[in-house]
Amino acid sequence: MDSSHPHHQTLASIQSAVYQVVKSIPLGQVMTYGQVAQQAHLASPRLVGRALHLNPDPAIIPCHRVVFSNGALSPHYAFGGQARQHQLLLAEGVVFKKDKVDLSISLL
DNA sequence: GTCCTGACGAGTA
DNA sequence: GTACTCGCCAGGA
Repeated sequence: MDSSHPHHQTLASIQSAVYQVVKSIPLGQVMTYGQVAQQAHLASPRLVGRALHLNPDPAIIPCHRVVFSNGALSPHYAFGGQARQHQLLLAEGVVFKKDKVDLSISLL
């Protein structure tokens, strides 16, 4: 096969890998987009964002537990917006400093 | 084929 | 601390 050419992953396979990782994040904890990308074997964290935007069921796949590398929340959370994501995390006991998650406490 | 767009991250000034 | 690049890579126009 053409091993010199990088694998072209389908969006479906990316979604599958990302959702599997995100479902493993415990309640009350968070992972960064970069961490999810690494565990899902994706080269770019942006693919994680793409997959999460297409989350078929946020009740099963807790995409609100994925945050920026500095603890900030994406302004593009697709199921109620940034404020909704903040609310969900607070309800789980995630600690915030200012408007960012305190990663020294809640980062998986 | 090219160009632009994203739920990002690391580096630099 | 902020602002600005650049790299990343699948999709869509």
